[in-house]
Amino acid sequence: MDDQSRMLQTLAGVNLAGHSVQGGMALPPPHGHEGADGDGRKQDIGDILHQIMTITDQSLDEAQAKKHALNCHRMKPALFSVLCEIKEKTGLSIRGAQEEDPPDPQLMRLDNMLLAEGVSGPEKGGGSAAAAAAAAASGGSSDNSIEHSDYRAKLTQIRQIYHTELEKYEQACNEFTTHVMNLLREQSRTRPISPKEIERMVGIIHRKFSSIQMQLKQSTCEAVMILRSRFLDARRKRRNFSKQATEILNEYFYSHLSNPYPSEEAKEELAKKCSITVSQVSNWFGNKRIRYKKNIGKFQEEANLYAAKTAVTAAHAVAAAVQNNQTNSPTTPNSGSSGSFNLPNSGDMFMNMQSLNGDSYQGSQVGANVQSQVDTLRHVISQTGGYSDALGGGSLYSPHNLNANGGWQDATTPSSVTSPTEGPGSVHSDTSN
DNA sequence: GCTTATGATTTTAC
DNA sequence: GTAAAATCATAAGC
Repeated sequence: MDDQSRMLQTLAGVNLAGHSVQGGMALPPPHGHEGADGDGRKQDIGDILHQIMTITDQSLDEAQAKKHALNCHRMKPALFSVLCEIKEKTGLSIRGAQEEDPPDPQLMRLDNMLLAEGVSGPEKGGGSAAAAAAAAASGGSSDNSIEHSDYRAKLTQIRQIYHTELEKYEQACNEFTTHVMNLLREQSRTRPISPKEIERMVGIIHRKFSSIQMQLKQSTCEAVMILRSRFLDARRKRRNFSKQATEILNEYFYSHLSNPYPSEEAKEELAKKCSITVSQVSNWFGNKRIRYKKNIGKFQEEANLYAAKTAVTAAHAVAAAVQNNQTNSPTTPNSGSSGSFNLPNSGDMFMNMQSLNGDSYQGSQVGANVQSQVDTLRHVISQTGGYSDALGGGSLYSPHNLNANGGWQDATTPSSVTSPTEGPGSVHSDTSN
C-alpha cells in the first residue's frame, strides 16, 4: 500500500469517527486518531490538518509562514490529492443546491419598463416612447412642446445617471470578480479549488451585484414614474386663454353658428391668431359646441353681443369701402379681379371679415365695386344665420342653427334656408342633457 | 371657502 | 378617426 492510499484510509477513519465535512473541506480532529499501526505519519497528517484549520486564527505573517511551511512539507502532494478527492465527493452532494435560478420576474418587469421608457436599451433620439405616446394622446404633434422637451431633457438626465451608475456597478463587479478569482487561484496552490467552485463563486458575486443593480433599476423606475406623473400633471394644468383669444374664437363660433366646425386651415389660422395650438382650438370648439347646445339660453346674450359686434365690423368695413370708393377714381376698374374683396361663402366669411377689420386689412384690395361688395356682404351676413336682420333691424340673433336632434345642420345647408319660423324654444329638445 | 367658468382628458358612439 | 358627451381639475370671482 502506498502513502497516498494509506492516508486516504486514515482520513476516512477520521471522518467516520464523527467529524463532519463542511464547505468541501475535510475537518480533521485536532490530533490525528491513533490507528492500530500507530504510525508516526498519522501524527504528521493530524498536525498538518490542524495547522490548516487554525491558519485563519493566526496573524497574516504567521499564516504566511505556516503556509510556506505547509507548501514545503513532504506530505503536501499526497494530502493535496486526498483533499481533491474528498472535495470531488462532497461537491456532488452540493451540486443540486446550486442550480441556476430562474430569471427574477421583478427584475424582468423593471427591465421591460426601463426599456419601454427609453431609459435602457438603444437611445431613441433622446426621447421616450412614453412622452411621444403622451403627446400623441393629447391630440397634437407639436403640442405641449415645452413640456415634452422638458420631459425629454429630464428623462435623458435620468438615463445618463442610470447608465453611469450601471457602468460603475459593472466595473466594480468585474473588478471584484477578478480579485476573487485571483485569490482563489492563489489559494488553489494550498487547497484544491475546482473550476466549478470558481464558477460558483463568480455566480454568487454576480447575484449579489445584480441585486444591487435591481435596486438601481427600481430607483430609476420610481424616478421615471414621478417625472411622468409630474409631466402629466403639468399637461393637465389649465391656463385661461387670453381675452383676445377668447374673443377671436367666439367671433368665429358665432359667425359660423350654422356650422361651427372650422376646417383644418381655419383652425390653424385661429391657432396662429390666438397664439394657441390647433388642438387647443379643437378643444375649445368641442367644448363650446357642447356647452352652447346644452344651454342656449345662457349663451343667447353672448351670441347677440358677438353678432352685433360682427355686424358693426361689417358695417364699418362697408363704410370704409364706400368711402374708399368715393375718394378713389370711380374708373378704377378692378372689379371682378381676383384681388378684389372676396367673400365666397359663409365658411370663409369670418376670416375675410377679419381681414377687413384686422391687421391684414389692405385698403387697396377693398376696392372698386363697392355695391357688389355690399351685396355680397349682405348675402354672407344673412347666410351666417346669426343676424340675418342685423342690417335691417329686428332680433340680432336667432338660434335656429341646431336641428331637432340637437346636431348642427349639415354644413352644406345654410341657415338662411331653414325655416325662419323656428324660434329659440323649438330647438331645445337636446338641452335636456 | 364656495360656486362658476373653462381648458383638458377620457369615454362612448358612429 | 372624429365628434359628442361626460368628467376632471384648476382658475377666477364673490
